[in-house]
Amino acid sequence: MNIPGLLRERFAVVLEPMVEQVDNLLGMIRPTTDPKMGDYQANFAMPLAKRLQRDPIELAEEIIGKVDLADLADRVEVAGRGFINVHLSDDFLAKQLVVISQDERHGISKPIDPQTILVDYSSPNVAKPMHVGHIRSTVIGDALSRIFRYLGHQVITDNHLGDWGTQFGMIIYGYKHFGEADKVKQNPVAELSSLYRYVHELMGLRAGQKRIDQMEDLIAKAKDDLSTLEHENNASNGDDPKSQKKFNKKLKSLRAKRDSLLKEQISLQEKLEIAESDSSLWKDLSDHREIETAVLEETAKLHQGDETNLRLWNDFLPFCIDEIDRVYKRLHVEFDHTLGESFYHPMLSGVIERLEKLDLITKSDGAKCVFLDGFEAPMIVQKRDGAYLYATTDLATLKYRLEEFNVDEILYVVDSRQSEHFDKLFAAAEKIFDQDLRLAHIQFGTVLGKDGKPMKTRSGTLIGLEGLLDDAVTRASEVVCNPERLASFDPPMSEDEQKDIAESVGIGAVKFVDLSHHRTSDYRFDLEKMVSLEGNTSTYVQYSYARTQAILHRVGADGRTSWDDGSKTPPVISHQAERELVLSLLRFEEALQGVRQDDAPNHLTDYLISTARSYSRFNESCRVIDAGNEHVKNTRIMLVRTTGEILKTGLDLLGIRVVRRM
RNA sequence: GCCUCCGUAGCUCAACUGGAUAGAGCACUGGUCUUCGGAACCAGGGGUUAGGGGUUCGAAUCCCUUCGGGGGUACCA
Repeated sequence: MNIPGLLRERFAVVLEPMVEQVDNLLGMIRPTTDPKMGDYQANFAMPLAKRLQRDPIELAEEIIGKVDLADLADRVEVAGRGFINVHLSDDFLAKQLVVISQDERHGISKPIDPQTILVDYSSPNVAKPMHVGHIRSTVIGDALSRIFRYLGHQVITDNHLGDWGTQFGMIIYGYKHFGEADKVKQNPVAELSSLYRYVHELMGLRAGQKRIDQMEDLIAKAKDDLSTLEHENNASNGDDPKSQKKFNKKLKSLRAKRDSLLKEQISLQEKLEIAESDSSLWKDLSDHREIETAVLEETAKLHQGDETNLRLWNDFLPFCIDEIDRVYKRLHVEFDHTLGESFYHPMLSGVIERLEKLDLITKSDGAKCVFLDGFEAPMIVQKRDGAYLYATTDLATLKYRLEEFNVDEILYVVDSRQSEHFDKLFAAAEKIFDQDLRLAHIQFGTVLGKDGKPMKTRSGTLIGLEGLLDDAVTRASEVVCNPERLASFDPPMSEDEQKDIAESVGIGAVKFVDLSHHRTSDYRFDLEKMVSLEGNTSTYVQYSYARTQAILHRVGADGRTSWDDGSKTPPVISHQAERELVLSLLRFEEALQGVRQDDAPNHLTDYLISTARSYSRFNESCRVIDAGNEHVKNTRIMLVRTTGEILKTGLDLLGIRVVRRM
């Protein structure tokens, strides 16, 4: 049910004879900001009046005189400076309720022009443990894919795995020097990831050793710069306020730099001291002084097709994939394709050839570059040493997707820090491929800790995703399975049921929090608050759903009423809370269209919260089973059933499960 | 230095892309009900949308500027 669409059609009939290009004007039909003013408002009379040099109020009056809304609205009026307010009739709402309650798709219309949309999301580096940073891409990409598919588009999901990078060089190096074949065979996933972590640690310590040698010089220089600046200022005393300000700013930044260097020095010293106290670690560190270059060499050998490394890669990869699949399973995320970087490796030289043929390559400092208008730095496609880069793989991937999937749109759900990379990629694509398609970087902000800084553990590593999910489920379980609540359940909840509910609530909470923030903004991840299970949370929505099911259960069957069997007495709206709820249910499509328009799932989370709230109010003031009047009772059963279905569908589109009771 | 994003209630966040009196949730204050499963509902206080200027019927939103913060910036992904 698309009410604004319907209103647009009706108003178009009136506007089209008056002016050209009415699309913009019709776009100004939207829900009212305040329900007192009606249900929908049309704001086009004001700009139109300007264009026609007329009085806006008069013009609005003329328009409502002509528009035919008799079957939809019982009140259409002009207010303020020329706003047109539409108040839908209860009769119309009641009829539409029947329509959406009987339709499997809840009255969602099919797109006029269905698109083939490829969504590229999640894309973790395998072999590294997944951390909080991965959650946004995975959850947002999954939700967008589900929603677009539900709207009637053809959606292809692709997980562009990082399965060919330095991290494999690290694992291979680790295996060759510290690995034990038996152990790896017995428990590959744990063993490989611990090898990865160990090499990672050694590399970090080694880098720290190198860094600390330079520290003294760096600090001396920072102090030097600072005193030079101070000296300069003394010499040019009595300058104008503007340059004084500039000076202060510079001073501040130099001081900050000095302080951060001092801090870094201390923390490095601490780290190294701790490492030194671990004798076997310290020995490995001194035995592997060239670990960084050695790891790069192992990676390079893999890429060149070295037999041993390739065999190890082939052996290890499935285990790494098992590892991430476990997380996906828990998050209920699936992909149509998982074409990682390794898949495109054979095509990379072809990309360079093509670029050379098109005369787009310039050699600079020994690297092959594509210079693009409007960018200071070029897009480097082949390093001085001959190795290919991220950009090269992305171009190969793009080419493959164009040829193989014949797409209309490609959405890259990736961190906003990479926006420059995508700007360049898209600019280059325009030069290389002459195909009319939409390439979009669906960027998102960072997940921050409670303190507003990126989430890290005390040791400085990013917080692991699985541990985080475990925490959420544990906290959810503490609330869901608190004995006082459990006592009121009849029949009682089995342990399996309790577990199932805790899992749904805990995982749902993490996902919903992520999706309910506008994707472009950073947000603070506050586990305490999230699992407090209050406020604008998935729990509230899940709980509302459970309440609908409890009532339907008591009514018997699944709440089907005589309307569904062909008797055509329309439902009756007898209470304000019913009216609000019906209107909310009819707006499901608006919410989904909002997601589509902005590629932003928070439109749907907002909708679900507000619908659940309407339902709570309804639940508070409208009895169902003992409504008294059969007609009212039947209407309410229909409302409860449809609400349940829409809440469930909505959560499902966000990848969140519901349970029948909780 | 250059580019870019952001600054909204005490806190966490919205605001349908320029619409009417800027909304929710926490927290706070008060209230409802012998609960169709109360994890509920209702009411209230709380705002110079960082500051200033501009554009127009109309600005949190667009432009300029100041302040404050994040991110990016040639061989990582």
